[in-house]
Amino acid sequence: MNGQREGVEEQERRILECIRDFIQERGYPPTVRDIARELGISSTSVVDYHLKRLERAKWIERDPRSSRGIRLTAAGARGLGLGEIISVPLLGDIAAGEPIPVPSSDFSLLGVEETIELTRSIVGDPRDLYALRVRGNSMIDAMIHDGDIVIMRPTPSVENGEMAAVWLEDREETTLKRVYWEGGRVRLQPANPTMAPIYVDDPRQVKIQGKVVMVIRQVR
Amino acid sequence: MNGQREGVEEQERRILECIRDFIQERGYPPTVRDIARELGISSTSVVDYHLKRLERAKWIERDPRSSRGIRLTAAGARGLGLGEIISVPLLGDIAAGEPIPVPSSDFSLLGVEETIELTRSIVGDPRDLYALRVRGNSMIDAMIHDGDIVIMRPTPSVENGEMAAVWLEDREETTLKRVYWEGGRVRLQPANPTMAPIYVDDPRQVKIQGKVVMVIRQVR
DNA sequence: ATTATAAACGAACATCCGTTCGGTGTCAAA
DNA sequence: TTTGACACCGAACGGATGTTCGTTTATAAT
Repeated sequence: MNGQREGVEEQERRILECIRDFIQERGYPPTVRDIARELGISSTSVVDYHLKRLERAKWIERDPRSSRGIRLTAAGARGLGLGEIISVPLLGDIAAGEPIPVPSSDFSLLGVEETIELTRSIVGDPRDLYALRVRGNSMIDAMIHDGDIVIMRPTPSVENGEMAAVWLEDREETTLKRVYWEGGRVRLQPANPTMAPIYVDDPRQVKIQGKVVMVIRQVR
Repeated sequence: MNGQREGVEEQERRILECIRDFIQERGYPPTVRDIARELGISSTSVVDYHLKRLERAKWIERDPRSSRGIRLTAAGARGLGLGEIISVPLLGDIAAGEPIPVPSSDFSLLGVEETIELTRSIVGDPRDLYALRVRGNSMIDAMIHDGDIVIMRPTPSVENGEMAAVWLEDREETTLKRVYWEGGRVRLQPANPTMAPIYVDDPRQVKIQGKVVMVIRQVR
């Protein structure tokens, strides 16, 4: 039974957060003395006591007699909101007057010079993703700016309402629009609700080149 | 001039890989002695010599007199294909008719229910970031869609041309625009190059609430 | 052959650091 | 009131660790 001190769980949560923050700032875990300093604990054996409890509760693992030998377990990392990185290859540019580069079926990360690093929590299913950088102002109707990065997934076709990179044969133009198959014709709906859609009477003119999964704008 | 030993660059590449592998396996960097053991180098001063060279070449940083005080630089991490996750708290919504939630000065991740996980390589300096979700179509002139996520950094003021969340006192409105201080007046420039700017004659009407660092759109 | 430079090396030192130990204070239960 | 458990504490110890120093080896340039 304890009630002597401020909540022990509170203290131990602070220790976990201290470990996380220290790792984020310094790139390596704290020592027992680092933790004591950060949390205003005057004795290293108090920190050791709590670290032992955190280890028993499986929030951390410790490597004995090893400096900075503290490691967050998978549960500990999740509890602190830490996650998984997905590297998405940046294959090139997307511009109005050209079909986009589409990865070949045996595509892999080998030889890719640049990648965009996202996390699984914002990107979801990581399979087959690739990135294109927008070149020019031609995607404004999709509310996509010159320099934005578009994350794509290859697909031969999209369902009604999904946003795709579309190559229009007759216009020789790539556009990013929500695609609606309406009877025999195709409606290409801009993301900007104040703009009018494009209607294509011959669906064969419409080539779906990939589905848009995400847009990223690094603001300078 | 050297050619005495096996390629020094080869040795230093192995040291970098040793550091990466050690971190992936143990969750913390190796000591000088750990590296020596892994690579069959008999003297800690040889490792120290090479670590100094890697530091000068800016592949790593070292914290002096600190155990395991080795950190891969951004270049070093990229060179090894590693990334670092930054958790950005999602504090709430941004809409035209309200000032945005701004984190208090003693803000921390405590009590934050939702975070957006980004990587350092796309977000840069991770300090003090927070995220807001756009509600409504009022940010279209910034080419920002309902549902987009805006990554912000608190700042009392921005330099010419930087994009900020601006609260306009007289209009009682939040807007995202590039801010230009022109003599006694302020020009608020939309991101959409086809749209006209707003001019505010009284700079006191303009409250900078944060700088826009990034925009993320998860396309449904 | 000599010299200069770079890389490697062993040993030693001082500091860092994990861990232990004996102790204190607090509080609930007996 | 006494006891036991828990949390905190200071001090100390021994091992871990970074760093320095003087030396050796290898090789290219002269």
